Amino acid sequence: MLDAATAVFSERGFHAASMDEIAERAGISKPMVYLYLGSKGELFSACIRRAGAQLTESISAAADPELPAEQQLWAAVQAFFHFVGAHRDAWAVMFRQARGEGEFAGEVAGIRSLVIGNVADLFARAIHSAGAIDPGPDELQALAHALVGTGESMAEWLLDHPAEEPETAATRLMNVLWMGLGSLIRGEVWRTSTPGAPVQ
Amino acid sequence: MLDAATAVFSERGFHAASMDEIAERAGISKPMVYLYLGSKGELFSACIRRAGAQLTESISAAADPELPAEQQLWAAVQAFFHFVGAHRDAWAVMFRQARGEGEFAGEVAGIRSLVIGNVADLFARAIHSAGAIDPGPDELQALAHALVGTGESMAEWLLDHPAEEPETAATRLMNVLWMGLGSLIRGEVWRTSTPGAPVQ
Amino acid sequence: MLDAATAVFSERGFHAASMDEIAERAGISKPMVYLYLGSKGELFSACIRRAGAQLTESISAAADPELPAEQQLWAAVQAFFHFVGAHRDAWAVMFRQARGEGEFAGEVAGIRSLVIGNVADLFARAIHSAGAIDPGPDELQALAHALVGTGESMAEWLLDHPAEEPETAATRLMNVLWMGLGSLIRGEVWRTSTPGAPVQ
Amino acid sequence: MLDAATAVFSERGFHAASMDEIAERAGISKPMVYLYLGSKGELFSACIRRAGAQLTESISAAADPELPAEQQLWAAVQAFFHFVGAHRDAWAVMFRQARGEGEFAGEVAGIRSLVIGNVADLFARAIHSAGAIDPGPDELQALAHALVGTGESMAEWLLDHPAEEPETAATRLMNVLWMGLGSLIRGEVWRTSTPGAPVQ
DNA sequence: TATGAATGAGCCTTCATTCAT
DNA sequence: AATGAATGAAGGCTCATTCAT
Repeated sequence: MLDAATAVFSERGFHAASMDEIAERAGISKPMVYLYLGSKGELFSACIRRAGAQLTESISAAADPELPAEQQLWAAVQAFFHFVGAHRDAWAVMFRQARGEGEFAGEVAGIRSLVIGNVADLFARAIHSAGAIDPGPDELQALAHALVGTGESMAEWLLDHPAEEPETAATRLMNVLWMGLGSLIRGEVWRTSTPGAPVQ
Repeated sequence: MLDAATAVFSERGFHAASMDEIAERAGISKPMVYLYLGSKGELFSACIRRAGAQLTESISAAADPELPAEQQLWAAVQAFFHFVGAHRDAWAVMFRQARGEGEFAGEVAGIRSLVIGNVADLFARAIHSAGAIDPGPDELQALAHALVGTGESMAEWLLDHPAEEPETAATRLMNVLWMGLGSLIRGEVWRTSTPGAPVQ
Repeated sequence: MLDAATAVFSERGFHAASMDEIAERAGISKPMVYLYLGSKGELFSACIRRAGAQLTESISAAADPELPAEQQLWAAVQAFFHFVGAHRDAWAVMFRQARGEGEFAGEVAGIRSLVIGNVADLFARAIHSAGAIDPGPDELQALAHALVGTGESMAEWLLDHPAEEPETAATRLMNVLWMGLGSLIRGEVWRTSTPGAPVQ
Repeated sequence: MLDAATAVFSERGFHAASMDEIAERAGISKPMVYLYLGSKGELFSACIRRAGAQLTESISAAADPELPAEQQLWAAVQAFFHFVGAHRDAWAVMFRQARGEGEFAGEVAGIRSLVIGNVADLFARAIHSAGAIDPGPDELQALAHALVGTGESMAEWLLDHPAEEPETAATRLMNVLWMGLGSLIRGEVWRTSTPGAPVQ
């Protein structure tokens, strides 16, 4: 049932989606939808929460805590784009539809905070193992926010280019963010095997 | 009147916004709204187009074509965040509300393409003046897309932190994107005066 | 101004006609319409009354009281169809639009009664000069009613066949009503010169 | 439900009738009306079509094809006036309200054509069995049109005189049309038993 | 358990009508 | 004398939500 709801919400948005269509696409009757989920808002909320759980679990499952931080980041980024590619509807509900609905923006914000927090942790560990100066938690949060934001933006691009591989988007994200546009312009490219090392 | 409409649309979204509230907030009667703008859809579209025009003009006005590409980029990024800070409603309508409404997503996509195209040009010129290898137009588009996407994401962060200065967001964006996270982790920071130069 | 109103009312009907369109087609501004006529209802009523006056005057003017009753009838019928052909809008307002509007049906009924009364008088005189038995006023009214009704029906037919001459309709009406279908079936036809005389 | 709609439409006309009133008079809620009939236009159309079907069936059922044409005509005329007397609302919707509404006039015209066609057939057979000269199809159509038009006009008269018997109207119609006004003036009257025979 | 049937409430839109100029 | 600008009121239509079965 959540699948049907997610599909309809992603296509039409929260307000434009009708409970009739959701029930019909779920193959059950409308009173059943209300029996199980209570109301349209709760249904939408359930879709968001399920999508969020799936997303965070996908990412968590991908990153082996034993690996170096940068490797974990790379794995997480890959997992993220794979999730988006595999659950386009869920992604669209979360980041295209729920954002504009004030009542539900908070739920998405929560999920986002979780992911950002994890990313910030990875950054902290990367900085630590690089022996670099700790930029402070606010700065870390901002960096993580930037990475996640760029990821979201590239996820949208992925949705609009169904022919592209999630891998492509993942590589691009690492290139852009890890290397920086300045480095890229200078011809330096990020590589899986030797991340961070200038090439050519 | 567009101000009132933009305010209501940004708070409620397209569907949840009622023409009654828009008219009331504009201080006029509903038939006037229809007389001047035609319909709810046209009103929404007008809000989007005005916001887009304001945004693109702000950015264009900021970048002096005589300056080096990187300086232009910096100016454009600053202008962008100033715009977002100064026109929170307009920004929210464009990027929070219009994106989920299939019927209007195209208008926003058009504006976005414009901005991305301009950014891609700046990149091309930066690469050219750096004497670096031309990455090809597709790659350029993707880079520009990433920068714009990150900018949007940080704009959202700015909206949620009204106390922050647009300048802060602009600096952060340049840091993250131009320097790259890898460089940042190594303690290198982007500076206005000597952009791209490693700083210990 | 009444011309414009009549045109719009005939095309759209009373409710569907908008004062905006009437004013525009009249080439004046809406407040002027209200200044001169007071309200939509009064405007409609004025159209009806003017049309009724034109119709009754056309018919009255056609029938020379000196002529024999049947000749007067023939002249009146001709005048009627000429009026319908020449003032299609006015006719349509009276008999297509005003009839359904309970509030104005009475006005049309009044005009109709006038015409029917005149026709009944002609019948009475025709019967008198034929030396036939007087059928009583109720019967006379009913006969006149039938003639007028048939005329209206043929007027509608005339409106739907703009290529036909009013003369054709007039001849047909006399044939049908004066001779009777039974006589027509037997091959008897009404002729202008020798009305009422069996032919062939 | 169609009964309620027919009643309201007949009183107020298409535009002035409100779905609220129809629903209220039908004893159901407005959404039900929309569920079953779709829209105001479809509802109106359904009323027209049902009325038309009832009318044509009433007439068809009355005329025994074995009888002589004139007897069939007499039966059909009787059936017609009985229908009008028994379904005043339905009649009013068809011939008072629908005619002025351009969008629906076609539906009524179709029903009318059907009836006129049937009447024309009866005429043709009457002429054939009378051994008279065939007047050609155009002329037949015009004659049938006249009879139907007169019938409609007398139906209106019947509506305005609820005390009258449908039988009275039927007899009058046959008198007027079959005998002709000329014959009536000469004192000849149409009789059920010996139709067409002059009576002094 | 499951649903067909039903509705209260609300929204977009339009129109007859009137001021202020 | 004439009008551009403005509005109160109402109508068609839809939808989230709930009974009665």
